[in-house]
Amino acid sequence: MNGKIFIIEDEPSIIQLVQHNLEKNGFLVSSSLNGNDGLKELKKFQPDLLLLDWMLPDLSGIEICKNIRKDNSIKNLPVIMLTAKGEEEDKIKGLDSGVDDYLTKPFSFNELMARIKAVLRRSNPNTVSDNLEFEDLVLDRIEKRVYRDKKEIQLGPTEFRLLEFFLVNPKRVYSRDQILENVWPNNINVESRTIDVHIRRLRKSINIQNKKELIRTVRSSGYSLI
Amino acid sequence: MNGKIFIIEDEPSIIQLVQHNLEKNGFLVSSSLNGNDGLKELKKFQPDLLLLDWMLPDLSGIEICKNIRKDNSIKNLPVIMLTAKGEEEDKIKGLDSGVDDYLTKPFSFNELMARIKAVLRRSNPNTVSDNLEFEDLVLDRIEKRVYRDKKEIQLGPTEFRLLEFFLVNPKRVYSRDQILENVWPNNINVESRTIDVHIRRLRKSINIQNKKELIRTVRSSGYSLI
DNA sequence: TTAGTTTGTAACAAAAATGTAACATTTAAA
DNA sequence: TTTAAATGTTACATTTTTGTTACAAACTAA
Repeated sequence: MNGKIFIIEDEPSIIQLVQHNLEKNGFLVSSSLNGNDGLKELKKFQPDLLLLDWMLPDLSGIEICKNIRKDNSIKNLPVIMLTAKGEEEDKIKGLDSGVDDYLTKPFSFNELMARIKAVLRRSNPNTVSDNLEFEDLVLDRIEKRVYRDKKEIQLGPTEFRLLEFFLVNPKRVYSRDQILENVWPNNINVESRTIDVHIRRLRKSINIQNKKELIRTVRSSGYSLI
Repeated sequence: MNGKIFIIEDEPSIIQLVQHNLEKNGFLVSSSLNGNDGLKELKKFQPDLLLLDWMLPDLSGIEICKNIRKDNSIKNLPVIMLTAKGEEEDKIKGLDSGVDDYLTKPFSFNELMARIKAVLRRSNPNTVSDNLEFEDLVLDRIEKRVYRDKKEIQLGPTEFRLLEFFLVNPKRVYSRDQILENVWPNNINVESRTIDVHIRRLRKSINIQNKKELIRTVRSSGYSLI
């Protein structure tokens, strides 16, 4: 997944949360805390999608939207509007401001992600790919397949999830705790050594002759792709 | 599915959305943002069907329609009219402008597709094929028949729906939950193991000697065609 | 260097997922 | 009604996956 997303939202905690998660998913993210700055930075950033809060300190979401539709350089920018409960949702949705989708706060990140994908898929199909790639490694989330050097590799379920996790931020080093949290089902307790064993299994699976090792061990810290 | 569809609609986001999805479904699509241009390009493009917005900046949908009916070269072109909510739907539909069908915005793409198929089926039966195909497997939705390697195969109702579901996105892996949601009638509760059994029955039915297995098991994830 | 820590590896047993057949119940057809 | 077809469920066999352990190897710091 790749693509640029801009956020205009006056609540810093929401920005932080969303931005962090989007980046984890491979998006490039920038943001503004108010409408006027947002409109300016928007044009510089040239995003593929805009997350827009309905209530802002200066301009309303609708006004920003209208501004965007008038501006030829960003006329077709897809917009997902964030509205707080109680903001008379029906009224808002009724207004034809050219918004592509709406999301009512509070929302889960998964919801948001689903909407983003849907919107991007129709506006800019190339932006959304459910393939994760790194060097000659390709992981297809839809078909649940993994290829190295174009040749398919068979992975067990945990190996698959493990690799998927690493591929989101390939070069980042993850501690065993982080890996556990993200790759294993919640609340399940396994020894930290278990990870080592699965790393070993994954290594065995994705290694092919004459090709360099893809998983790096960072002593006393964890593992990463490399 | 094949055939040419022309769109006259002044909202670029709708055009983009509809066009992309129609193309994904095998149609050839062209469009105009206003009525006058639309009428000209229409004649060049020679579509099998026209999607026509009711409210346009210059001509109204009705006027365009009248123009078309007067023009011998495109006299019988089927038209689906798109109307926004609040445009006094009843009044519009009452007018005998020779429109074949109406659709009120906002509409889902599935709705639109269903209407398009219906209209095309009666105007130009050869344009619409409701066959799903994958490798040597053919599923005919109209006649409810399935063929493998040109020879007909008998499937039970659930087997048929199951196969139909897989054939829409053949290589995609679906979880048991997803299969349940899409293949079984809503709100019906069946054990997840039930799916396995039906998969097994489907496999038995569609397998023929010396041919590779068509259903892939992805352990701990689900099933897909392959 | 040496001792202590960390990691790689293989083996094994336990647990989980899946394939298969059989059976009872429901539904549809004749 | 009678008969056949379709369906959901269960039980059991088989395969795959998983966690853990034990030991070897590699690394680090003094």
